[in-house]
Amino acid sequence: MTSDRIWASLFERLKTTTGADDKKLLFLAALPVSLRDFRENQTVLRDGEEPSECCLIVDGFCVRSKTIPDGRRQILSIHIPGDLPNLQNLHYATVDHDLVALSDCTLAFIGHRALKELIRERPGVGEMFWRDTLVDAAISREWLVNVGQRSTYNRLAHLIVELRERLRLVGRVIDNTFAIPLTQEQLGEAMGVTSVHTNRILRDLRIDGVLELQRGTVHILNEHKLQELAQFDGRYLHLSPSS
Amino acid sequence: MTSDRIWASLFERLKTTTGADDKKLLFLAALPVSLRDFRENQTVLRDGEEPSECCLIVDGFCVRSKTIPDGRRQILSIHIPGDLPNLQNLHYATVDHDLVALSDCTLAFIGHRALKELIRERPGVGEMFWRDTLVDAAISREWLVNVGQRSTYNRLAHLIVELRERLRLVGRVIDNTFAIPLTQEQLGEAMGVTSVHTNRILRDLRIDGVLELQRGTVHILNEHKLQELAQFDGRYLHLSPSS
DNA sequence: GGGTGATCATAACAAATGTTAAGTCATGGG
DNA sequence: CCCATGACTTAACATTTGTTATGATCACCC
Repeated sequence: MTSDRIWASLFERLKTTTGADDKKLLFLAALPVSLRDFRENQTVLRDGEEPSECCLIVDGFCVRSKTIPDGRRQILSIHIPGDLPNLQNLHYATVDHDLVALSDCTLAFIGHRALKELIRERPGVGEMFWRDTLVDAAISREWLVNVGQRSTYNRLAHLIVELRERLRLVGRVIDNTFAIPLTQEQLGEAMGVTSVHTNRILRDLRIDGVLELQRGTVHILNEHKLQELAQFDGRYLHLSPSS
Repeated sequence: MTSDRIWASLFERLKTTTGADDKKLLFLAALPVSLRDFRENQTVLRDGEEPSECCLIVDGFCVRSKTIPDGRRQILSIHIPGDLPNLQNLHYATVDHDLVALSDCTLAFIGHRALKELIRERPGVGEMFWRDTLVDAAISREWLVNVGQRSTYNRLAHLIVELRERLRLVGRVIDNTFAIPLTQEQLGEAMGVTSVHTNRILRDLRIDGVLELQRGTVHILNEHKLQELAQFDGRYLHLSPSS
């Protein structure tokens, strides 16, 4: 795979969110990476590990998740191409959750040492990544609002709109149709409800003509209704460098 | 107020979590700050603002919260002395939630400009703060698990144990008794349930001899039962510099 | 020292969500 | 081609949680 394809999604995103110039990005592209493929459901990082690399999602979907002693599992975030789901391990050793491939995935691993060196030489790169982790935190807080306060019906609409906005940034939305390769059980784990209830809500959304979800692909049927349900205010994504 | 008292809680925490040496902390203590007092329920930062300072909680409790259009409110985090609840605004302009004083509070405001200068001169200080925001994010993820997967009964136990661990770090736990100055309605907003239901759960915990909450003060009655309910694994707080 | 408003407490009932169970539908492997 | 498997779908029923309402209690102010 060419270096271009490895970095493309991340660079697209960073250009929009931080206004990064090509020079800064060239330093990144010069970092040594090692590519590794993962299959659907394969664990990338396990709770308790102490990785010596950060990973960049080149292609495919991953989730962070946490399993509590009684076996229940919460999906903490959905990660898409261009995401750096464990940048935090640059500053503390232990992963405190799992990172699992949702679909077949290609990941690029970047050694902490090389990354830290680059950041030391180019503080601007560090600021960019710091910001990235801060937006990641803002997304977690919005998920907390979603799970804590919105009805499951609205909650699912919000989750889908957020994912669409993020996918759009990296060119993964075509004809208002995009991938969300979660099973109903996994969607439930992201929303804090059971798979049975997720099924009910999906049925309602289908019957109400809002959207359809088939084999991991979302089709929006009524954009206006969807917006109304999601009450989506994307400011928390901080898409513009100045916000 | 002396500079010592202003920085005491933050320094205590940073020494434990990052192993920061006195030298690094002296640079911090040299930063110009402006003190401001807030009364109970006063808003410190409002959703949408673009502050030019970060604030340090010197004394008292604050919460971050987010209100959705239908009026429901989610408390995103509880902040205690030593916390820096809006460090994120160093790297993006807009606050995407409210910051509200839970009790009468003293806050120290530190200008972005001075802070950024210090970080440029002392990258180690920047790394320490970056880490701090990463732990803040890890706490948000744990709250997501709490709200999404634990029963309300266990959820409240977990919230209380987490708060106790964090308060202990800054010397605010005496005789296993500590402050949690949230009304039942606010506790409900933190857990994603109504105040009526919060009241039910508190009654159950009282009847079961686990703990009592009176006028904002927690008394642990049965430590063993509390642990059992909370299933608390504090690794996500990353209290040790090496984890 | 009596009003006033917030908070706490509790009950009855309604609505949302979980549990269990069963059957259907796709898909890939032998 | 058929079987095995996982995912999806639905229903009946149980449990949790929300809603609404009503008093009780507490803190504070005039």
